[in-house]
Amino acid sequence: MEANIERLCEEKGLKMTEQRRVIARVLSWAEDHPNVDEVFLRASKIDSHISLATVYRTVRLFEESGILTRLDFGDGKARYEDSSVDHHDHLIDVETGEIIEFQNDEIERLQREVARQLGYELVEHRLELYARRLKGKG
Amino acid sequence: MEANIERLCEEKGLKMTEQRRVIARVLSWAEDHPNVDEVFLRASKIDSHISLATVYRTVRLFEESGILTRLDFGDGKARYEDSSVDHHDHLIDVETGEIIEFQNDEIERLQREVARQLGYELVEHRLELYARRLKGKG
DNA sequence: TTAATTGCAAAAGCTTTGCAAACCT
DNA sequence: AGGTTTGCAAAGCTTTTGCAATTAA
Repeated sequence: MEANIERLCEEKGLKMTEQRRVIARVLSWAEDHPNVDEVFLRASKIDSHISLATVYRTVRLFEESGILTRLDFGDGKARYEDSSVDHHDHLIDVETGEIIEFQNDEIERLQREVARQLGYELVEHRLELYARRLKGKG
Repeated sequence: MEANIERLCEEKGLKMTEQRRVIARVLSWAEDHPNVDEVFLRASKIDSHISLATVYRTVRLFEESGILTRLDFGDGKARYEDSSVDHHDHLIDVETGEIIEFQNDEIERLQREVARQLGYELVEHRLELYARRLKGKG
């Protein structure tokens, strides 16, 4: 269940500085979808010699290397998650901000079909459900 | 097919300045999904006494009044469209940036079902398909 | 050794805001 | 008349970048 981003970086031949190792570890351990500030905070606790600029440069590098996926939930801050996990979409609790991952093959299939009907081949998609917890289920 | 945002504003009791009228008209006429800069440009051609700050304030006001819907395609710029049109999602051509609207009831139904299964009631959703034009169809 | 990476601070890009002047109703 | 809205310029926020110093390979 735990990604090994450090190893992925080495496999891709990235030069591994101490900063990159720390950031990679922080991201491997993350079970949520941290934004850059949060990654910086967590990394700083491990090694205080890491700058915010380096975090920005590193997550961009990891994203361009296909190691991370950038998410955008419309709050103006980019969030990141490990690319290697099985594909899923996100449900965002509009009251608490909690993020739940889900997967639905039928929706995926319909998306490809919609694209094809419009004369397109699906490259990527983004599906976010903004929802409110049902009463009587809390 | 043409929204009448000016009338909607009046119905909601918004004070109608000349600037707001011009911006409302620009948005009513738009057949695409302009960002704030584009709205400002189009409005300036009609009345050069409109400032960018006013456009920002106005689209926010219209959004809060339920007249406009804010879109975010991940390019760092907010885009707007008339809220009153029937619900639809967006397919973005990854090569040209062209935006195609589509609607699929079955996907909508499955979204509500997914949310309910997770113990949630769907409030809103965002579905974007990023796709590439199929060869032989151009 | 040497090209790549870092930290710092400055800057870029989108958006918001303080304030005096101008404006609807 | 009186509260609202506007324009301007300045500031806020996230993200990027120039450059000298540092570091991995």
